[in-house]
Amino acid sequence: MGRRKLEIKRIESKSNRQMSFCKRSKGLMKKAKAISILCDVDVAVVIISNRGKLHEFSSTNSLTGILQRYETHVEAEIQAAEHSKYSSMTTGELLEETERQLEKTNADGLTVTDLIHLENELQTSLIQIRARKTHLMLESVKALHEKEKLLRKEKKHLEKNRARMKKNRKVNEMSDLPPQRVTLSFF
Amino acid sequence: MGRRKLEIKRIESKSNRQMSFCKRSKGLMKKAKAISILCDVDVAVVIISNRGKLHEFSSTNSLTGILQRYETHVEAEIQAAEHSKYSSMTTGELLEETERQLEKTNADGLTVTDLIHLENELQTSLIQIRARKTHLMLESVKALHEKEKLLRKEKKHLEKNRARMKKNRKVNEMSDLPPQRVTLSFF
DNA sequence: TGGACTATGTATAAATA
DNA sequence: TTATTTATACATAGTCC
Repeated sequence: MGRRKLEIKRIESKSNRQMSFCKRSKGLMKKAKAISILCDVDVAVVIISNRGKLHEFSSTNSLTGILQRYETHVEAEIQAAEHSKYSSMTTGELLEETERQLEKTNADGLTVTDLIHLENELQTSLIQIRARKTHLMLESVKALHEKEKLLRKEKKHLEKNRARMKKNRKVNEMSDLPPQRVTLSFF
Repeated sequence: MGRRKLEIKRIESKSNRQMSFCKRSKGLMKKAKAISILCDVDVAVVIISNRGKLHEFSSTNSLTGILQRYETHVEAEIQAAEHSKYSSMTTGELLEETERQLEKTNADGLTVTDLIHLENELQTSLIQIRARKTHLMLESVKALHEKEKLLRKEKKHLEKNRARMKKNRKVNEMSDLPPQRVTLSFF
């Protein structure tokens, strides 16, 4: 959308392509943000430039949340597809076949059942880890607050001490001076 | 971009919000496609509407490719940031280590940093596991499709055979009839 | 519900600094 | 390189059907 109409095909000039990417990726992220706010939806955008650099936008804190929901959707679709496409089989045939498929080991030696189990375990661990992390971070913050208080107190004391020492030094300097100098200094 | 300037905040009117979502999501996908072609980059967009419906665009055949590369990036960043004993572990070892770590609740050895790292590793494993699971389930579906085709063929054959047998039975019945009945039947 | 219209706001290609 | 400017193309909010 500039001085002239642009055909949608790879921009051959490297510098133009780079500039276009810079502008358009910003624009895309802005629009993604706008739709997420205006329409109250979750949006994730991932761009991987040809130099391998990653650019991302996510309406929530982390992409992973949205991506997990994407995975869930895919799984649901698969199940829906299974349901509709194989309605011609009898229930018995379908069950047998599904079980056979599920138990058939793959290259990793892990069945879908194994994977689901593993997934659950990982999920549980993740939740525990996150709870523990949050707890520790809260404690850290508390501890830091305490530390801060102590430091403030110390600082106050030090300032008081310094003020006192300064005063004392002045007095000492005066008393350390030779009498004649002291006398002179009075004139 | 319309008759008037629009403030970027949730559109309260439901119908307006819905219409805006429809237009803007189309626009977003179009722009995503444009940048992917013009600038020769991989782009993935996932939108989950508040009613839970999924909309997506991906410059490659499947989102998973881009998302895996996203995960790879995240992992690479983590590994670049801090070298850890965890990153070289398999999922199983990771789980074991996590459980071991969680058991010694009082130990001071487990810092927040450790926990964040563990969390990231678990997250990565979880995503890998889910991708693998999805992949396997897709394969199952494919296999079931093949099976369905075969079953349909068999069914067809069986129906043909049954039709032929029926016909043969009729012919036999006819030939069993007395000659005068047969003759009459022609008028 | 789903286009089609159109006035207006936005995005951006190219030029410039 | 990155920022600013300008001229245009593009997107879309409100509207009608």
